[in-house]
Amino acid sequence: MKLFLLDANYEFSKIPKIILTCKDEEGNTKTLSYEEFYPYFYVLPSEGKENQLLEKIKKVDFSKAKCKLVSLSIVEKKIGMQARKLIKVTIDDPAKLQKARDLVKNFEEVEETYEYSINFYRRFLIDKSLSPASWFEAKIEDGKLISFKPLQANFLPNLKLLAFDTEFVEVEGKEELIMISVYTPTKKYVITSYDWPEKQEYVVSVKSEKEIIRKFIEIIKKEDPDIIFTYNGDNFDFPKVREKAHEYGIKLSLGRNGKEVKFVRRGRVSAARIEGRVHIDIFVFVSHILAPFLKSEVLTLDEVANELLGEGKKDVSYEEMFEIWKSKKGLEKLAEYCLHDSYLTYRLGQFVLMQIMALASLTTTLPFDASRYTYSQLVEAYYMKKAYDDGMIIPNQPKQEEIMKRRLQPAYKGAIVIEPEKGIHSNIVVYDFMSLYPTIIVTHNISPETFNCGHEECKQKNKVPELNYHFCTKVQGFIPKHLYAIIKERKRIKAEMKKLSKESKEYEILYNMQYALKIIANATYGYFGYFGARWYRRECGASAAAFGRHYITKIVEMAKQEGFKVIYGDTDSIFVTKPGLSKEELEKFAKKFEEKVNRTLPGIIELELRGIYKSGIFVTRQKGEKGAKKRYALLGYDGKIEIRGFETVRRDWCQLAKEIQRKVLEIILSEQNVDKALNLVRETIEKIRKREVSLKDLVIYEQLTKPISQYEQIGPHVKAAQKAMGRGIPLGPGSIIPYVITKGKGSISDRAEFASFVTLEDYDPEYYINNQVVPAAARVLKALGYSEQDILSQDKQKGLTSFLK
DNA sequence: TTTGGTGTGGTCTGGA
DNA sequence: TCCAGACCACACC
Repeated sequence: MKLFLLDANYEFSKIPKIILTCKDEEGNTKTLSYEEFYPYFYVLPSEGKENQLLEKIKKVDFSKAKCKLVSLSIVEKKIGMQARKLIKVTIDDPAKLQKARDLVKNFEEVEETYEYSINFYRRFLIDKSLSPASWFEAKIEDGKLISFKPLQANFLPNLKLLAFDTEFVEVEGKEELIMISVYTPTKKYVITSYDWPEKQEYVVSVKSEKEIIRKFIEIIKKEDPDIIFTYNGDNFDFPKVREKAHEYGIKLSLGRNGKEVKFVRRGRVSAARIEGRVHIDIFVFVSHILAPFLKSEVLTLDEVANELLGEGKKDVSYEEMFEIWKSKKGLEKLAEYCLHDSYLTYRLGQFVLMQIMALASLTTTLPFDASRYTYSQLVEAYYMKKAYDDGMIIPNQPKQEEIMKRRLQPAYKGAIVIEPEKGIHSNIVVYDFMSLYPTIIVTHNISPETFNCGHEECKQKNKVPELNYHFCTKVQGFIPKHLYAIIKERKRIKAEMKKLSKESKEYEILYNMQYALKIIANATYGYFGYFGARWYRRECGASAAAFGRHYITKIVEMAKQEGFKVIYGDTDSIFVTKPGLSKEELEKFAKKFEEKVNRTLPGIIELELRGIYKSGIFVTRQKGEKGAKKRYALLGYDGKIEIRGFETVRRDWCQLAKEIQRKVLEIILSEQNVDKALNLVRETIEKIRKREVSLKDLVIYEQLTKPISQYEQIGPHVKAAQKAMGRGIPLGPGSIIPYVITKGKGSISDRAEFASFVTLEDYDPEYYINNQVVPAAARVLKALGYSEQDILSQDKQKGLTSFLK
């Protein structure tokens, strides 16, 4: 029977039992169990002490750890490059693995213990090569999985998806659950504790809060979804609803087996797990994985849905909601709004589901886990599985003390950024290395165990530039081996994609597969230097960076030799010009240079011609006359402008200043009309003075990165947050604080107010002119020789205008 | 618990 | 009151 693995778990009564939730090809749910698998850990004996230690462990009273010893064996495994004999200790109860390990770890013959903190179901998936979110051919007897083998298949089974959302309102100092909306493609519900005649057909009116929860449980059971999407369900909807349920003595039994929602602690945060179904909290996935690619200022459902789906929330504020509920007038609007949230959550769920499935399948983790992992966890999960397959011991996670030590290490030297030639340039050729760090790691065999291998030969053949390090050339390293596999697989998939229509389902699946591969490949370099990493080795990160500097420097030299003028470069890219050539000539010339360079680059390192731009602007730094790095704008031949680093792309500048700066850049690059730009800025200044601007364009967003008490310096956003908290708004580390600078006395911080408490009358025009709009515009105009004064002074402007005309 | 280093710029703070 | 340096956030790659 062909099955698709969705979720896994285990039970323990006398023996451990793995429970697998699967879907078959018809979309039926199959719950299987597997019984011949036991938890274990490894003990590394000091050299030659294997048998001595084995005898000692035999005599250990494992009942002290409330478990039984199942078996002991001596196995050979690789630790780094070395083959070592280890004792495999197998016990019966997965929950007691750490306790059992504690009973033996302090024996004098023990050098180290390994693999004692791996989730039991993860252990099972890894050891049996059973990948979640993938198909396998299964032999089943009596609901028990007897044997199976993985299948290659690029499609998803028919999954029942559902999203829900809750609404709470504070009544007399107590939070009241007033609505739960549920969205599926075929059925919509809004459950609420009030009845009114004009209600929509999807509104289910019940008598009380308690009944809302009852009805909700009933609906989930009836709809029987495979996947439940929420937006912030881990930290809001599920904990809140469960708390309410418990108040009324109801169990929040949403699991397929009737089990209650469980909260799995993972460090500081917890995740809501529903057995037999996959709860995906989209907010967690977005904030961990998608956020770096989003422009959204805040990761609210509204903003994220807007950016990813082009569809925003219905505009109902909390105050409005409160009013409607209190007065019971306009409840249809409230119901519609609530349902719309579920709808958006559902749509976002559709959007991210394939990505999550691809990541889960690639890293052999459950969709539940993969959707909550950070970059480092995904990378680590991928290599953990590969380590098992290679007969390697999985390195331990660093202990608290080790983490502290690692964090205190000073930063190593990173990439080169070339100081730009300020001003406007035309016909700019941009080259960049394709996945520079991953290809360096593979080409130079950079891995923790190949580091400084000791072979004289490798010291010569594979020395790291500038550093007294080298990497082995005789044995392929663990990380390079699997990183290379990722790069090759991604290339293969991309080639495959070209044969397909972009609208096809298969294309979408392949797209998500290559995206998952890209995530793992790109995060591997940073992972080497991450303090929490199992495969931690700063020298590997430092070496990859050193090779990177070496190659970019080499390309710069070659470009100069070729007659190019190098105007900018950052890490893996160079921007060059060659005056006096037509566009066509330049294209040809640029292409030839790319080919020439690639003939000299070793291994899989490759330079790519990213494109030729019509023009581009580089500005000066605020202090001094130097060209500013990481801030530029390019105008393509298609008329599109790419803006990097400028205030326009930063969230800690108000929308108005950003918009004006963008327009100034556009005018300067596309029309070369300084005059028009100056006028635009001046008109805007007038509007600010006359309060003819929208308040939301004046809001500045900044994140609280730590508890308020830990701030040494109280900046505007901290002050605004303090004041807002005084008014009962819950804020903490991670919160993004929207604030407006108001007029009055004191420092800027003193005058920063939480945005929702500010009206149009309150804002300080002078601040927005002098500290927002003018500096943002001047940043661009200064590169052309205009100062803030030129912008502000009317007289000079007039003269200038007539002169230019 | 947060993949890494490089870089810009605003605001605060405390000493001259 | 002025200013340098520290702190802080956010961008680039």
